[in-house]
Amino acid sequence: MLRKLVSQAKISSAECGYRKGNEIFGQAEPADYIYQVIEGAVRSHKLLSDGRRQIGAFHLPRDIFGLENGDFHRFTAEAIIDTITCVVKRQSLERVARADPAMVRSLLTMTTDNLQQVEKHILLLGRKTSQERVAAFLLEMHGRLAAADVMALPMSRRDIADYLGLTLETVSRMLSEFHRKGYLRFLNARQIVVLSVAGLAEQAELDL
Amino acid sequence: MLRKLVSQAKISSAECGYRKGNEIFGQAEPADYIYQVIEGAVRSHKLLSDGRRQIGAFHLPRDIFGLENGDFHRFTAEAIIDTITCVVKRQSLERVARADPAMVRSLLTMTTDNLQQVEKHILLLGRKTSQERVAAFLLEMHGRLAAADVMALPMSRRDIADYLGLTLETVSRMLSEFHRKGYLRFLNARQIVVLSVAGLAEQAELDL
DNA sequence: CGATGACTTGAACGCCATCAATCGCTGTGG
DNA sequence: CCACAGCGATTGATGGCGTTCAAGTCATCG
Repeated sequence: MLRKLVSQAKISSAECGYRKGNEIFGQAEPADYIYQVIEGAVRSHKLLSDGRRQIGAFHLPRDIFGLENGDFHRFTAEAIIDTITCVVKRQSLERVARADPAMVRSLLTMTTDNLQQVEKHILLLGRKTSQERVAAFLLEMHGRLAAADVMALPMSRRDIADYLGLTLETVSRMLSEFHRKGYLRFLNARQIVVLSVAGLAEQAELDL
Repeated sequence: MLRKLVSQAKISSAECGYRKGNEIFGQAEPADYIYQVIEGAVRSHKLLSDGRRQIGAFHLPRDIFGLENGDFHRFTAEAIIDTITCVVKRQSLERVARADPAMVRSLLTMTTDNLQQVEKHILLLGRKTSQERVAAFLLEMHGRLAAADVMALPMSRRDIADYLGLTLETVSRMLSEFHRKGYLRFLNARQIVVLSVAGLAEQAELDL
């Protein structure tokens, strides 16, 4: 969408690559750029002073991130694997937005979509069991990156745990349980085939 | 802010009152109106099919709620106590927004502020202990409704628990603990004086 | 091969939930 | 005015889910 916006308006954009594990921007840094994942995967997280980490979102190809209202980023963003992003200067986007109402509307739409995701996640973190969380995660990823019906997860168990508010051991146990139940097949730890969406959906406890 | 928007643009608004406990709108209902609390208090929540509840936000006087991007509400909103709201037809707001870029920008600002709150809450729900959650809640409410230095909480212990992802018993225990430590004084269960913001802040485990 | 890092699995612990009893306030009726 | 029902809140006892601690497995790479 940013890509579309960028091409239709005259905003200068650049591609920028990041190596696995590298920081793209840090929490509370000035938000001078807006990003779109071209290839790879990114995690956005917050930290507590004692090291506890909460991942707010995973950004996969086509996702936009780093869009802030204030002048500072509210998350730290890191490349999970080698990643290429499209980068746009925030100022130039705002300059165009000042003249083009449709552009602002697009930004509003993206922000609201974002909000909707986050609100769904609040229900998960506040009220769902570990089983339900992991099942919901698998269904989410199944929908977002099931290329040729095999899910190639870019993130580690720890990343998943920090996204779901669990420990990596709990995530691992739940994955094993779903495997035992015949819902999943493992090519390896990160290459997973979902055999039964229905089975997972059953464990996920529907909302909305 | 909505009030300001409404007055400066020519949007018809109306006042609408709700009795304690009554629903203002339901999850998945058409989002035809946008609301601002004039007086009272509102809770927005999601439900799981087995009755588990997660409150996404409390809306106090001057807060806007029910602002959606899609056509349907993502939460159920209920009056916690007798409440008066200002109601605006969504269509008329959108009609104005189509012509007025500043209006869209205001909507974007409100949505992003909302997003920021929710992202902070995700860290709380995913990674904070019960002590930290309750301390954070008290500090939030202290900032939002400390009239004459006594906090008059409109919501029950259960509401607080469902906001913080805990049980009402745990919330009660933590409040008692803060009382024991001398951080709080109780006029009654819902009328609380914060004696030590510093003490609470210490327990709350700072983020951002 | 041996080392390293990611993941899995097992055992024990602890925080918060659950279950249960009691307190305290408010309103209602005898 | 007091008895008492009813609701919300507090407090205590117990239990369970997920964490923590600790091996053990597996894959990749020097």
